[in-house]
Amino acid sequence: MTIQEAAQRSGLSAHTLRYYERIGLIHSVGRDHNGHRDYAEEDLRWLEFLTRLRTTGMSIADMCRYAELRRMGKHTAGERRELLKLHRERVRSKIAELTEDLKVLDYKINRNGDMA
Amino acid sequence: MTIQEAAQRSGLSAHTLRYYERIGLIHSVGRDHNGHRDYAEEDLRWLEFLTRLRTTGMSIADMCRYAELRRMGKHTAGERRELLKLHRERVRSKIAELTEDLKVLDYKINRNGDMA
DNA sequence: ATTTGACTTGGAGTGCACTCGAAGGGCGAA
DNA sequence: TTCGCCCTTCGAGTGCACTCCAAGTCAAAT
Repeated sequence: MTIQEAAQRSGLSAHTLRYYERIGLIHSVGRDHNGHRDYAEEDLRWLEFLTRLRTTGMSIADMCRYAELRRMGKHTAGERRELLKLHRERVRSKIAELTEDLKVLDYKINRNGDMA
Repeated sequence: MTIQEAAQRSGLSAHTLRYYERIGLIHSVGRDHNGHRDYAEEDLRWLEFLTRLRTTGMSIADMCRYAELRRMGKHTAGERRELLKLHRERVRSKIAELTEDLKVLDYKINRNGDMA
């Protein structure tokens, strides 16, 4: 699949796809006969996972670390799981924080007097 | 209260406090006899609210818009409430998204085989 | 044969939200 | 009175995550 199709399906721009590859987030995307990127379904799944990490606030640097471990093979699975667990805690905290903020927002909205 | 105390209590740096004032997010902080900023309790409450908007992902530009409306007086209360309602929807969506992402993370973590 | 259009690379540019530096003023303690 | 420290303003610098540009290649369409 071409970079445009991959962009379409992943929701990332072609620019971003090339950028991710350049910094090592995506490894070894195949090339066709004239050197154009040729994305496989597996690349799409990886991209989808990366996107999930991004939307949950993981930094590009941490994602690179994760990608590097993944490239190193399955003996790093434990370490990767630990990273994910750590990240999960951050996501849980963020949800808790947002939920709290939502309450304050509700209060502000429902109060009719002068709003701060 | 001095800028350092305000920084301490708001959790923002003195640099950021000056920056927020410069771009109009904070209006008219009092000055003492030698021109130093002198924060009032009300400023602290406003800062706390601003921080809540930031942590929930509101852009500085949108916060400036809100601050501007606030300065214009209480006839803008309706408009401000509308902005807040809109923002509340964004926060709700973000919570929903994160909750979904959390499920995927849980799945990835609990699955023992090779992790993508 | 030429044009069109999508692709390649490397490097430069952008926008956001800070963050810091330089130059200078005021004031209390040694 | 000199030191040290915290403050002021203005403008420049930083880090992150893209985002875009220039120059060139290649293949299909006209």
